[in-house]
Amino acid sequence: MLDIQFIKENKEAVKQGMLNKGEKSNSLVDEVIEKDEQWRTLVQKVDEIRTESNAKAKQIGALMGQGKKEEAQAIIAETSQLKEDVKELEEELKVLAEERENMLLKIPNVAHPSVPIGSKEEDNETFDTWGEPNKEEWRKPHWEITERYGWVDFERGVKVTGAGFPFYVGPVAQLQRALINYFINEAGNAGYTELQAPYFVNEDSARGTGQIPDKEDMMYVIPRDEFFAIPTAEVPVTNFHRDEILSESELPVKYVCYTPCWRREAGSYGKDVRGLNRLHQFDKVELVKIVKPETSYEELESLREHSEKLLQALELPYRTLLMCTGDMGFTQSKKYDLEVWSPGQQRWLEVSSCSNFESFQARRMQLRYRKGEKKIEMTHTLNGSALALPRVVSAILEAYQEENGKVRVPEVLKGFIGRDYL
RNA sequence: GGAGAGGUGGCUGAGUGGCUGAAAGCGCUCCCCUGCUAAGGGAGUUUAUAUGGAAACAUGUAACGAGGGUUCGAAUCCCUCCCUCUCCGCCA
Repeated sequence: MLDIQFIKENKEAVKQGMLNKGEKSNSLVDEVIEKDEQWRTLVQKVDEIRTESNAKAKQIGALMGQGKKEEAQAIIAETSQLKEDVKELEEELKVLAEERENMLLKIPNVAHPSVPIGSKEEDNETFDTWGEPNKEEWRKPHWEITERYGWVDFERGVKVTGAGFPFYVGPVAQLQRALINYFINEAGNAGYTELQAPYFVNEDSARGTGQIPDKEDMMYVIPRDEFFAIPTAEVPVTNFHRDEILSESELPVKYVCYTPCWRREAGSYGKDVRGLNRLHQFDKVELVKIVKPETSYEELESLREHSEKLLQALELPYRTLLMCTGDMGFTQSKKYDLEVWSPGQQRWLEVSSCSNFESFQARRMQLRYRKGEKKIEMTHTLNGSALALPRVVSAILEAYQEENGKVRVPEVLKGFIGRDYL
């Protein structure tokens, strides 16, 4: 969430920012400012009454100590009205504070000035392209390849769990594991600390990274134990330091974490969900950074470059999009998407999303650092996929297939797989 | 899952109704002393929030696992929940 102070000082920018992000109305900005004023007024009032009743309580204590019971009784009588007032006002205050908080949670992050303003996919800017998209017509989509060899078992996945929960069999399982290892190793070489995280999180964590209240329908819920299945490692890893004050010297904090990810993807259908394109469970290696505010945009660039280098090493053509305001989501201030070329489908597939959240997540989760001796400041948080597995697998299967049907192993993975063909 | 014990500041650990936002020790920071990598002395050392202030800071309020209750007044009493530890059971 945004800082109320920031909202007040940049009212028009925040309002415009909401419209840019595709919100239908921005009246919330005025409403929250008004609510905040009401809240402040009431805080003062309540504090005054509390001050008074604290003073009386102290007097009573003193008198009791001296054995002056009657005088004490007199003051106790005076406090009954105060007591009622406090109770009533505290109730009001609680409601106001909650309303104010809920409003704040519903105001999206404001995009960075470098972000193109727009509402549709077409408004995204192509930031960079690498490699030549292969247009050879004989290339088959990955689902034909995997079906021919029985490398991905969708049917049994349906039997065992449901649509979108496939089994990976033999060589593709092996390929996926190799990629995970490769990605983690590369991140390790780049100074990221490896983390293994819980796959379920509680409500506070989901709120911390912004899945709640904006996107709760994307997550699977385990109601009996009040857990959410993580939609990305971003959630547990960023929350790792929730409610902490880090020291300036430990920043930037950089983590790499491999996890499965679960997404309900309600309402998705059609060609998008064919094969491995869109699943309810998929694997991903995620990078998370916690940094000082003044460095967060440099850190975003290095994050993006790291992910791009992985695709380059795999020799997979890709393009990098700078997402427009309307296509980037509620919590981000700037986001790049990496899309790999899928030669069997003749289309781009998103395999990474690198975002800077500035202090938006940090404020929600009270993730701060001590600047210098005394000052406490919100950190900035970032994350990026490096990379999402199934679509990389698709791209590899399609790009490395030969006309005879065999699939080569990418050079950088040979050490993990131990042979030249899958 | 059963039985019991417990959750206090960066750590250890006092504190069973008012003088405790919290003793003491350790750690840490700054200063002083000391001619040497020892020792000693002094000061400081939770956070959130409101108000005032350019700021340093000052004042108020809140917080001793979380939430509720009793009371003029709660870290201290009561209730619910969460978590940790010990023993038993179960188990990869």
